[in-house]
Amino acid sequence: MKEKALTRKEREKEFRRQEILDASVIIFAQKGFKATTLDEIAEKSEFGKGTIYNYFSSKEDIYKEIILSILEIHKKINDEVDKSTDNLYDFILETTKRHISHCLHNTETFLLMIFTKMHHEKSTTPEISALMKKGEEQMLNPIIRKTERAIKKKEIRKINSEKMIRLFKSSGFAYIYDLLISQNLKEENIDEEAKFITDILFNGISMNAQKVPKV
Amino acid sequence: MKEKALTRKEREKEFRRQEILDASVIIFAQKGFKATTLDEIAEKSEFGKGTIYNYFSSKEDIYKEIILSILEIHKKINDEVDKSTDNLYDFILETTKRHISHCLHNTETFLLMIFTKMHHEKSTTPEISALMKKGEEQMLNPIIRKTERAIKKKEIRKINSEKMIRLFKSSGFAYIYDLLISQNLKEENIDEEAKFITDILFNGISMNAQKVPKV
Amino acid sequence: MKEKALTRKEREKEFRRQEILDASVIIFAQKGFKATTLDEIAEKSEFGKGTIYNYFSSKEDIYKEIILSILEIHKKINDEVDKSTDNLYDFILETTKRHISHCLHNTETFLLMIFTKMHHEKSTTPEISALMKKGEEQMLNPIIRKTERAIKKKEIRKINSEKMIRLFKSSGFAYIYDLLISQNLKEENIDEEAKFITDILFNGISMNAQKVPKV
Amino acid sequence: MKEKALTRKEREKEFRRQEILDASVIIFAQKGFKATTLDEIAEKSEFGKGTIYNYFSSKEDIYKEIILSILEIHKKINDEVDKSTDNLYDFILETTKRHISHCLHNTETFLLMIFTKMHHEKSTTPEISALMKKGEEQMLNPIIRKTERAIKKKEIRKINSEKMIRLFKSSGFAYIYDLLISQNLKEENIDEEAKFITDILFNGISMNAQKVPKV
DNA sequence: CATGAATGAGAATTCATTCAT
DNA sequence: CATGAATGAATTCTCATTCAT
Repeated sequence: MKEKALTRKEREKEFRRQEILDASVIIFAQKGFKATTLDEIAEKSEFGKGTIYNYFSSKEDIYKEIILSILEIHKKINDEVDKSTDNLYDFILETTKRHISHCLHNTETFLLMIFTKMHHEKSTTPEISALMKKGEEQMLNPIIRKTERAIKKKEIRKINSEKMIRLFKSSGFAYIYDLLISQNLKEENIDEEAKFITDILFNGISMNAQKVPKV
Repeated sequence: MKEKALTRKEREKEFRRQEILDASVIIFAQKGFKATTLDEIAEKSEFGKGTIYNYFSSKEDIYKEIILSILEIHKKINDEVDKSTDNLYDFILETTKRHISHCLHNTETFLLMIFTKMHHEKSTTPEISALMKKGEEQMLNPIIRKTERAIKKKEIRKINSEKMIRLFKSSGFAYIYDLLISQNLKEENIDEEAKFITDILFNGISMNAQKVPKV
Repeated sequence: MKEKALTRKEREKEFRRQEILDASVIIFAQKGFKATTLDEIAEKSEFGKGTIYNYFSSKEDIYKEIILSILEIHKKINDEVDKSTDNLYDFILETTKRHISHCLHNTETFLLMIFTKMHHEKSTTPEISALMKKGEEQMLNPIIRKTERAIKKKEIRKINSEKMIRLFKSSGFAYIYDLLISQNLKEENIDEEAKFITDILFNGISMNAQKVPKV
Repeated sequence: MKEKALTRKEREKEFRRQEILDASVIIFAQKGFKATTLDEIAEKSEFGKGTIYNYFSSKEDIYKEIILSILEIHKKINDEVDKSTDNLYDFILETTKRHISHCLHNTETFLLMIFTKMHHEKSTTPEISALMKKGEEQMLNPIIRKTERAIKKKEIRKINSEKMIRLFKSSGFAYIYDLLISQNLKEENIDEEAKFITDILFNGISMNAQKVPKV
């Protein structure tokens, strides 16, 4: 978007903006919107309280910006995976890997997204809720398409695709969340965890399910 | 616990306590701990603001009580299902049914639990966090036992049982949450939804998974 | 308006509201809207800062209420004098007397009105400006009518009545203001001052103007 | 005062100072001292906020300077008219004309003076109040002298001269203020308005007052 | 017990002033 | 000199908790 060359000043300003956002996302993720104070943001970002207001017009403004950037990232991941895979298994495996990886390196961002996704923070604004809803829809579209095609191609059982997506989406995020929280997630396990989730989703846990994984 | 006969006064007091809790859980679920005000609780419970303090010592106290009662209920459900089922499939199907049913009738309670479970409300207290953690462990123990036995009995594949439980727990709750939020859950669909989750968990979505559902 | 019997509580509440207003008008008159702080209002009214907000929703709300009550009083004075006098001289003399008297006993209220009238406090709200404008129009109507009738009846010279009213209104208020500020106004001089203003307005200061004062 | 030859640099500096003052007076007149922000002054004067402080030591300093210059102008007008007229009627007519003219071309300056004159802005400083008081006295002295002489010469009735001056001063300013605010004042009406005020002051509005206007 | 008025600690936000560039 | 980013003191407003009735 802002592809034009930025002046040094603009770059520095942008950099400081980002520092504030980085500090904020951590606190928002830990405490939620309401319980996060500007004093904390100021302290963590190592700026004076007033300085924050030179970059953002309100606490809510900071929050909104963060949500938007998270949605953008998730959309980007989804789009990339969408293009680079064709069957559903690969798509889900790859999506899961990419998300786990991203979440591992941006734990706070992920947590914040989960909380906001859960519509919990009704204390914020209808505006933010709307942003979330729209962002989510955009993210789901490719999965829905892929799933329906997979059913047609008999890659997967004839299953209520809406339900299946809900399950995938929910369980994926929830599982990652649980992993993150339990602090058991490490770089070298990403592939393994992604395969596990995908395997169970495709093949189930029951004994008879021991067929060759479809790669 | 409080098995002794209560006097009329005590019963009335207990009843009014419960009215306050019932009102509070709804608002806490909608807004979170921090954003919920005592004025709102007072209004919804139709008591004076001061009166609340005759029953609870603080806002946090109310919250704590709610969390405790939720944990108790969940433990009770788990225990009952634990006793009444023997194989893992039935246990999980039944647990899921019972939880969906309970959640459908106590949406707010469920939502509140999800949020608190997610350790989100760090704004509350370490004490509440600790309560949650302990409660969760108690709930998981029977599932762990059942799972390990099921592996031994070759009911299910040899699978990392810790991972499997994490997946089951996460995806179950997340899926129910999603159902509730999308307002698509109805009394008559409880069985169907529970079977769907259990089926996918056991048999996966892939084509070859079309073996006889184990009911 | 609120003619119904008030309960003791309501009366007390109303009384405390008034105490806050009384304290506020003094400070607003001294410092203007913007420079008046809620801490000052709280201190002067001898309430806690938070208490003020149990009676008014904002600083502006207090200000608005004050302006409204001032307008009401002025309208009342005007209406009464309008009914009790018939020729223009008496009307103006009586109006002036009543206003001087009222201002002497409510100096702050008067000062505040002058300042707000002067549209100075653009820092407040368009709403307040609108209130002022409407209030002023209502007050001027009887004077305009009386003046035009006086011209017809040849009580006064054929003079641009709009101009004359502007002069009367302006000079009256400005003169009273000056009197108040210079601290030279006393109860026993009210009649004298009112006669002075009215005399000059009717008869001028020039030598030939020594006709019989119309009393 | 600063009669010495100024270097180019000094002249430029003086010029920029004046630009800041010109911008400030408009905003001060619209909003009052307290509600005017340095950001606004900086924007309107098209200087950086920091630059302002190279010319003035504080917001109050700017305000003070403006008040002083206003007083100076008024004194100058008064002195000139004092020298060029001898009877009271001419003096007052001419003073009024000159002031109306000046106010028409410097509306903001005039409004600001009125407000400050009214001692309203107690939020500023005792110092400014003192300046105002002293300035006002200087302006009134010639009027007082002229009036007392006029009484001796039987140009005007034997009237309390202090009162008469208060009335003239108050009503004059208030009337002009009202004219300005109502946006009804135009260049070509200056003479007419000045005559109207002076006529009423000298001859009153009553019927018997129809003697030849003394021009 | 029930009540709600009173309270002040704490939160968001504003803005005059400073100062490094 | 010019600039505007940084700052924190000051201000408005909120809300859990207390307490007199």
